[in-house]
Amino acid sequence: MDATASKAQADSPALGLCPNAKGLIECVQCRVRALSLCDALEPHELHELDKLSQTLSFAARQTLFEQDQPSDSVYNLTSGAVRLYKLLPDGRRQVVGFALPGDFLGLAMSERNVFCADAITPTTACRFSREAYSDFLDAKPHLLRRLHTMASHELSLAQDQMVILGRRTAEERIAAFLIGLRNRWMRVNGNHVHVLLPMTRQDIGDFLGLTVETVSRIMTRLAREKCIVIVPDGVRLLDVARL
Amino acid sequence: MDATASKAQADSPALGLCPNAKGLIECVQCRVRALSLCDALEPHELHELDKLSQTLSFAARQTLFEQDQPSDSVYNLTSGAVRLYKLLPDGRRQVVGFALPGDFLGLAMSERNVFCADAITPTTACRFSREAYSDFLDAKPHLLRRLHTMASHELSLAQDQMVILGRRTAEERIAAFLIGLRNRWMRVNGNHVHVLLPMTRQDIGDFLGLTVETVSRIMTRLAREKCIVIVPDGVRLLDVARL
DNA sequence: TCCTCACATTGACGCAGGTCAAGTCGAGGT
DNA sequence: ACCTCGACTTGACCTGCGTCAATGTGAGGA
Repeated sequence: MDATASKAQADSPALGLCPNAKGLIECVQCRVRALSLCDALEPHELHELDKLSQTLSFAARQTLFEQDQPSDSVYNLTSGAVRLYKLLPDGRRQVVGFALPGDFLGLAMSERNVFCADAITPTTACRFSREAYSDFLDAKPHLLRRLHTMASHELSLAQDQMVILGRRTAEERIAAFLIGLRNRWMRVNGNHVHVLLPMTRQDIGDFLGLTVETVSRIMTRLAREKCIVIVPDGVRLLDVARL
Repeated sequence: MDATASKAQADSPALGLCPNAKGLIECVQCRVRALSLCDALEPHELHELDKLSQTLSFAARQTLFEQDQPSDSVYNLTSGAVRLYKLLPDGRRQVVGFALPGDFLGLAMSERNVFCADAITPTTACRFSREAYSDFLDAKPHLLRRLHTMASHELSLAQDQMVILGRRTAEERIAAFLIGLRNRWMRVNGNHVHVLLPMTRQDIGDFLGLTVETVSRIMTRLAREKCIVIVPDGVRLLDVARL
């Protein structure tokens, strides 16, 4: 984790919900709780969790953690967006996912990080010591159960992504990506037309196994065919059925 | 699950370990236990598990379960090999993995199956009612912890597969596949040169996002370049470093 | 023994998407 | 206002892999 990460203040991030800065708001009032792991907890358990957590802010491009490094923390995103990726020795990159508010980073509770994570936009997150969180899990089997459910859901998403990468054309990949992202944003901000794209075209390409040029060309084509409209920092979906 | 699955007898499957037929061998003596989820249990817990389990045999090509159908069972493979795949509406297929002895099918403990599973070779498996297994998990948090660890490991493998599908050439995919499979067989049968390939070229292609023809061509090329030797039902690895 | 059928291999050809190159656009900095 | 730099777009060309088609091979069945 980057040492320059600072305590969250009342700043307003460009994306996602307002920060749930500790000291300002407690877990009980957390705006992303309903979307997150913590939803498995009772009010009195949330108070225990409060004591373990620390709210951090990350600037755009700041690193949360790096691949292969020992993992001392787990995070719950409260606002912003984070990209998760693996690097190959030769510099090629595969983005394995994007984390949005409510997402939990550290599902595996493993000793070392299996991917890199860095903020795409200004981001706030609840940080927990991995050790403390692990002990908390041991004391709350229903939380572990929920963690496992979330990990299984991630596994299922990863398998869907395998289908996309292995068996779909460039246009199908972009379409599936936009709709998938729309559905995720919908849970966060309720908007089902305007899809925010905080990540670069390069990030999208590295997620979908395409080049920047192909991503750009296909998006232009979808816009020409009136399936989408490209707007600043995102797209507006016109014809979801055709996608 | 296919209703014609029969109780395991002392038949000898072509691949993997001997069947751990219930009535003949108990969990305590199970030959794949060290590789499997059950390794998290104490002897007295294994006896409880014995009562919940039922050993089944499947013929080659027989279905264990189908995508989107309600999931009433979970399985622990004791011998053989199983392919796991998703079907697209238009008939395209993506193999999401191959299960070998010791592998657990049903990590997600979810209501419905998210993929199809059918036996590649004659296969034996311990079957548990999903409901009974779920209750057993609730009573054994350390087993749930282990289940979660295994699911996280699967997630990590799925992300590695995303890297392979998104960012590697056909030759790199085949090489990665052969080495990955060798490492898995090694845990089962200790052999680190002869890699069994019970699945068809089509299955391999559908796993790696390639066509049968490409798989065949690349394998022939690797053989011509003396990296591998193609033998009946598998390959022999000659030059692991170059792969 | 021969037939059948599924799986595997090999070759010829085409195209989706990668590569390379040349802009355009907009946010920040001076 | 101007410069810089990174993100994005667009065009021209190329290639790795898919497609289509022919043939080889071996296990099982009559």
